[in-house]
Amino acid sequence: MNVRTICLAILYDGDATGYEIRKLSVEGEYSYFIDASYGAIYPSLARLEQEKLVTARVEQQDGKPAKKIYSITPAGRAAFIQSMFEKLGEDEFRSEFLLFLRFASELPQSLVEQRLNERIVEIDATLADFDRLKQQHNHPGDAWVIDYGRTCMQAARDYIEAHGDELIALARSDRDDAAAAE
Amino acid sequence: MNVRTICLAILYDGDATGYEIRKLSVEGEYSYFIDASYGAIYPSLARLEQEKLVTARVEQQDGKPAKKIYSITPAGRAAFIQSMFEKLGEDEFRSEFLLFLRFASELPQSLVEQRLNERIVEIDATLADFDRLKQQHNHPGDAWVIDYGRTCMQAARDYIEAHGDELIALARSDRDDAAAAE
DNA sequence: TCGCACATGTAACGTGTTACATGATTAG
DNA sequence: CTAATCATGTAACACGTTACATGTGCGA
Repeated sequence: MNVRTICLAILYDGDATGYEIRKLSVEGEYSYFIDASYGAIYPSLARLEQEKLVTARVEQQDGKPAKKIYSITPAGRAAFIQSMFEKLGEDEFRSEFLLFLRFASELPQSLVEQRLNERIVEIDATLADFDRLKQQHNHPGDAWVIDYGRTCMQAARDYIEAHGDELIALARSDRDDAAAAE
Repeated sequence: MNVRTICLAILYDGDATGYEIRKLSVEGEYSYFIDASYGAIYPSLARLEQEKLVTARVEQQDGKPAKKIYSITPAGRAAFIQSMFEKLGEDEFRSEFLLFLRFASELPQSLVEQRLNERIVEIDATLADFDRLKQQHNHPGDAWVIDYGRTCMQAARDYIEAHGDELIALARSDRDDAAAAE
C-alpha cells in the first residue's frame, strides 16, 4: 500500500490539502493504514494531478499561507475502486516489541515488566482513540473496521494481563543482572 | 526494525548462512518480524563482519556452492542486547485488507464476501503455522510470543465470523453493480 | 528435460524519511 | 520571546526490492 493509494482514499471522502492528508495519515483514521511524510505526499499529489486523477485549486488565506486544495476526479474514483478489485497487497506487521519479548530470558526482569506495563498503557490509549474515531466516521464500513481493530487490541491486552507474569518469570532476575555487569 | 537487527537476532540463536537467514525471515519464525531479500541480507552481513559483530567461515560442499557460515561474536551479542535496552521502534501494522473493507459500501457484495472468506482461510493457515513453530522453538520466550500471536489471530477470525455478514449487507448488491457497469 | 533447491552476490530502481528553506500568526 | 500551527515544497539520504549473473545436482 503506497502513499498514492492513501491519497486517493482520503480524497474519496472529500477535498483536502497535502497538509491535512499528512495529519490524517499520522494522527487520524488513516494512521492505521499508513504513516506518510510531506516528502512523500506532496510529490504524490503532484503526480496524481498530472494523471488527472485529482484536480487542485489554490485558496488564499489572510495571515496564513495559501492552501492548495485537492479534489478527486471521476477518473480518480474509478482508479481507486479499480485498485480494490485487483489483488491486494499483503497485510504487514512488524513488531520490535515482540522481538524484545522473545529475548526476555536474556533481559532483566525489571525491563521486561516495564515494557509490558507500557504496552498496556499504549493499548489503552489506542482503544480510547478508536472511541473517538467511532464518533466521527464517514463511511458505513468505518464502524466495522474500528470494531475489528478494537477486538484485536483487546485480545492482545487481555493476553498480556493474563500471561505477562509468565514472561517476567523467564527474565533474568535483576540480582543476576547486576552480577553479570561486573 | 532493520535487516541488520534481524540478522543479529537470528545469529544469536546459532550460526547461519545468508541463504538460511533469508529463508527464516520469509518462511520461518522470523517472518512475523520481517521479510527480507538477498539484496538486503548479504550487504548487511558483510557490514556486520566489517564491524566485527559477526565472523564468517567458508565451507566447501561437493556438488553444491560453497557456504559462508556466519557466527555472532561476543561483541555482536552485546550490541544486540544493548539495542533491546534502547528505545524500541514502534510496532507497525499496514492492512490493505482493512482499507478494502472500509470501502465495502462502494464494492460488490460478492467480492466483499469472497475476500472475507479468503481471509478466514489465510488466518487458519497462519494458526497452523504457529502450531508448527511451537514444536521447534529454541527460546523460552518463543512459546509466549507464538501464543500472543495466536490469541490475536483467533480474535480476528472470531470477529470476521461473527460480524462478516454485517459488512456484506453494507456492500453493493451484485444486481446494482451490474446495472452501474452499463 | 524442465525447473527447483542450493548458494552468493551486485546493480538498478523504487519508495519513503529527514532535514532544510520560507514565512506569518497565535498561544503560553 | 519562544514554540507551535498553518502551509508548501525540494534535496540528500536511507533502506529495501527486483532482476540479473553464475553454477551444480536432483527429482518429477
